[in-house]
Amino acid sequence: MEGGLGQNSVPSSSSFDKSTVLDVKPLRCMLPIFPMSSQGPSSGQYPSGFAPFFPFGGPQESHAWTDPDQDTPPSGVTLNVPMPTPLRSFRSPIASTPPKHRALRGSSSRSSKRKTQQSQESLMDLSSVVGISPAQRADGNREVVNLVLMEFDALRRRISQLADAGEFVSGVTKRGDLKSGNVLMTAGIRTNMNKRVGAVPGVEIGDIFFFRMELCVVGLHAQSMGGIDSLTIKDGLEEEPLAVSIVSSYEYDDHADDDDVLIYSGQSGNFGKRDRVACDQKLQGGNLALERSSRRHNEVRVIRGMKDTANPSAKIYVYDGLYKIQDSWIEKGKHGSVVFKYKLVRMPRQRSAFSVWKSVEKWKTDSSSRTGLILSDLSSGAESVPVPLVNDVDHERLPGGFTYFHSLRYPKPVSLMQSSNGCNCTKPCVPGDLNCSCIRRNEGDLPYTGNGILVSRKSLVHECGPTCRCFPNCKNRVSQMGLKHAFEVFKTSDRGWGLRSWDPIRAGSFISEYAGEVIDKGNLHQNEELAMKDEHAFNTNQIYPPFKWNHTPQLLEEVSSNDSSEDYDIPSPLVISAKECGNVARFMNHSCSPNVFWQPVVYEENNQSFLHIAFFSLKHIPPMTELTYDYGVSHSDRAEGSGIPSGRKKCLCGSSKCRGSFG
DNA sequence: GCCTACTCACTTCC
DNA sequence: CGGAAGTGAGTAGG
Repeated sequence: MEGGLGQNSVPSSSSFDKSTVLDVKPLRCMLPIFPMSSQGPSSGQYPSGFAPFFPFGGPQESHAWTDPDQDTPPSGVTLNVPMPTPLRSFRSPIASTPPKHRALRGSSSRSSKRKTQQSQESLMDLSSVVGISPAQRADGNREVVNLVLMEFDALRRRISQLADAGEFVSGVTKRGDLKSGNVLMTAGIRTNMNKRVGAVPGVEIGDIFFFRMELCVVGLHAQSMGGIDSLTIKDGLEEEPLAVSIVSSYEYDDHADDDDVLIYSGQSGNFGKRDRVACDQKLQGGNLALERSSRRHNEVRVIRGMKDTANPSAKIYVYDGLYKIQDSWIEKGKHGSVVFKYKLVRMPRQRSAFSVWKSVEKWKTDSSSRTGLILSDLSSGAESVPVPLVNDVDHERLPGGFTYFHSLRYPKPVSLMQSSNGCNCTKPCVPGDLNCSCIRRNEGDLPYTGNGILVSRKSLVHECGPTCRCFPNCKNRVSQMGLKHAFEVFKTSDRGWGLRSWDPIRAGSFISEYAGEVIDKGNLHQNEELAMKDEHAFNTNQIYPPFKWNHTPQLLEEVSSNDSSEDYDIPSPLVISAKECGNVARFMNHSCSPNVFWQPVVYEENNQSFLHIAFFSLKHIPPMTELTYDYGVSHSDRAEGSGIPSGRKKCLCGSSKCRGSFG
């Protein structure tokens, strides 16, 4: 803010509408001197048309908050001296490997200013490594948004993995979400830094997020904790704040009966805060911005915080599009203090997002309320969760006959190529325990985070299997624990049957394995030919376009970066036919911009190791979004000229990156 | 440019 | 499972 105007005036009061302010009492917080007068705003709703807000509340009051005894520390001393972090107790009995990983880069230490600066500069270089230009940092698009989110979660997963393994040095084991966000922000791996009113390029209505930092790095909502984000506009000489986005939380009693309406409470007032005395909210900061936005009728982005049913202590954020503030008033909160209320109404002709969640809620309590329901469980109980079959586009009743089976069937006993009998752990396997043969095969890592999220793509993931002695609750059995989401098989408008989920899916989640009969004619060529003819075949020997999913190692100062290849490395080619028998995976369609990828997984059964194909989510997937993976390109058909080579299908994925055909 | 206050986080521990 | 407490990060404003 410029300091040149009116030296004696309080800066933010320059925008006051004085005609309004003169005849009202200020709204105050913790007011020992000016108790709320009886003429002050009363509780209850104001009649519409009456301007309920009183622009007041400037910095002149703020001294009431400051504690004169609170002194700033002498220069040169910082309050944020990193404390040594004790080893987590559950790790201590394990002989852990010496830490091969160093502290995170980024601005975690404030003790050395210059060092931080250098670190920032070198991190800035990295944004080009990741592929973000300065222009893209300012204004994004779908591709950049996806790239930034991918990098965020990859880094967060890796930090989580290191924390699980107890491999961090000083004090950075907690809050991988904040740390990852901080590193990315420092490195310039972010987008839409230009604050704006209205839509954010590259962020689509319905997109879901699992951390507030994700909203920050894509520029949807720049406050890491604050619920109201605003920008300051210049209107002549006046500056005024406008709200650009809000985050609503179910904890805040924000609900309305209509899915397109949101009743939002203003910020501060210690509403619902522990250990604090509730007090009146003031018309400043975010509240003032909302009030200004209500007068100017500008669009406000709404992000709804939802309870994550899979993990009740966590939250999921749903971008629900643009709203306008239709009404605002003052209420008395539970403790008798003043609370600002805003009624936001969703703008018409936007694709549905939050309302989809509400529909799913209904279907979950009563699946017959799902329109177009044909079968309540296509798996006939083979899965622990029912798999509904739905068609609300035409009259086709059933996908072609097949038997539901959840895993692989081998046509004949497999020759004993290599005999092995799994690990001998007498408890759940732990990362870093090189006595565990499974962990050792994974280069000392547990490939999954504690909640079963795949950390990195690997050439091959070694899971513990039925032959392993470790506890069945070992974290290294993710692909064997069955479906974790409420999937539905549905009829698409133009690509036959497809698969989607009623539940939100976070990046790296296990979707399903590719079940079916293993084709083994003893001859690679014959297997390939069968695979070509079989619409429901999965063939590891296709050419799969490479893509990056793992974190950028340079963003972490890892001495020996566990920079494993993202290329597949399969012991021997595998062809699986799901024509006669299979599971939900046989319904996944192809896309050139998929949201699911496959990962070879191997584990031991009956003293032999078997290869399986496991699918994981590539990114966060909102409910009711079709699940797709890249079918790859057949060797025999590659490098053909124009047109669609025989044996391939015209691609209808609609992606901007579409190759035109697949198979 | 540094510092501090403010905030509808998130995890872990009990 | 529910609540409490601790440890946090970006941004605005001084």
